[in-house]
Amino acid sequence: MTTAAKHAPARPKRRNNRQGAVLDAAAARFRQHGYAATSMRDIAADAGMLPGSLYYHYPAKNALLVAVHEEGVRRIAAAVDHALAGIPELEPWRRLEAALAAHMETLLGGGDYSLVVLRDLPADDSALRARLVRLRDGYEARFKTLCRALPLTDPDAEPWLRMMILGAANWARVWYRPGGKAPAEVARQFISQLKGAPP
Amino acid sequence: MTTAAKHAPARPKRRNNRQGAVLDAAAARFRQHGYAATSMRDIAADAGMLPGSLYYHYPAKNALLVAVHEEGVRRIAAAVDHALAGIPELEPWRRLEAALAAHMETLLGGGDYSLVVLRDLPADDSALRARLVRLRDGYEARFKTLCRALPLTDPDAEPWLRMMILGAANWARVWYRPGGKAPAEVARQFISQLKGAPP
DNA sequence: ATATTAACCAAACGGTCGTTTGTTTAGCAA
DNA sequence: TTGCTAAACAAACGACCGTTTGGTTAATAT
Repeated sequence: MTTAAKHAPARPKRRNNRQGAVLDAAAARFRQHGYAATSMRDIAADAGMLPGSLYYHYPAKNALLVAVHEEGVRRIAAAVDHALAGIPELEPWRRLEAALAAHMETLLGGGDYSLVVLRDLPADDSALRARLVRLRDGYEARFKTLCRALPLTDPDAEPWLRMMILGAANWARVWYRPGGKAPAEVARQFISQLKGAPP
Repeated sequence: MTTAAKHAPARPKRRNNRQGAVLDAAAARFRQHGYAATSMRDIAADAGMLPGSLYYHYPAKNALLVAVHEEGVRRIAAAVDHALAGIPELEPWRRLEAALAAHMETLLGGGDYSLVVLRDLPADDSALRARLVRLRDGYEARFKTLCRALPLTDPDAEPWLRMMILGAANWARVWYRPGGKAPAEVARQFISQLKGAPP
């Protein structure tokens, strides 16, 4: 069930709140069919209400996309932060591997929200587009920090290494099938390819 | 040929043929806005004709998508094959690098067709989807061959290494900007990260 | 008990969608 | 010139789109 547990106003809501169901439905549809191919009627049907009722919770379709993106970034960021906080490990490669494992587990683990972040952004609304890109960049800054800490023989290699890691990880959604290796194992293999091969 | 061919199928077209313009317009729109967000009216306007006229050349919208995919795969495959044929080099890493450079140059070099192949496939038509996946898989088989030829210390690493390379390369379309390093240079850096660093 | 209002329904708005149908124009062969 | 046909136009079809509007229901605060 569901969605962002806001902690700021901390209002437990007076009554039945199906806003979460709406966002869940939107996330599922956006992930599976993409934003443009998803209609408000699809989302409404999945959420068990009529199309017009969606506008009580969200003012427009693209507001739903923003909300899903925000929640998706929030979730994957939380997973990575939690993984990094959970290890006493200080060895840079191990930290990067732990972060990548959390990243890929979140993406490939079946959740809809974070996968929407990887989909193509709407090209017609540049303001919206910029907003979503900023969201994702804020998250990916973590990997910049992690990669900078690596003991590389060539420091100039860091950006390329980082692009490779994130690119390979994000592209995994194209070929990964739930039956295969665990996402964490994939992450381990990816990191292993880049470390050279010290015993 | 002595006898008259009644109606030769391979006719070089008798007259002004704007079918190419239609396909170009479709490729450009599909790349920039995606399949679902592109209307037949958009394509028609770009091609300089009315919406209904498109149906003289292609029977349906998804036929246009298939045609663009086929041409996109054909082009990138031709680029890679040409690059491989053009080098007398037999060293496996160098061959892989040359192939990847051609791959990325085609993708990032501004052509619309091949980039469409990397976009998300329509989820509602599974037959169409399978057809497009088969097309792409046929192309990517080249990299399987190239990676198998690598002198790896651990032969089991080959699939992961291949997934990393193609994933990183394909994801480059998300962050690559025409002003930056040449695609071939990016390819070189990617390969360099994976070779370890034997002098 | 009453007033309030969160949450939804019911029905439509104008616009756009992919596609079809019938008609017209222009280059070639006879 | 006449006939053929490739290649387009012109106009519409029903379906669906995102969104709006006004009314209904039921839980809560007073």
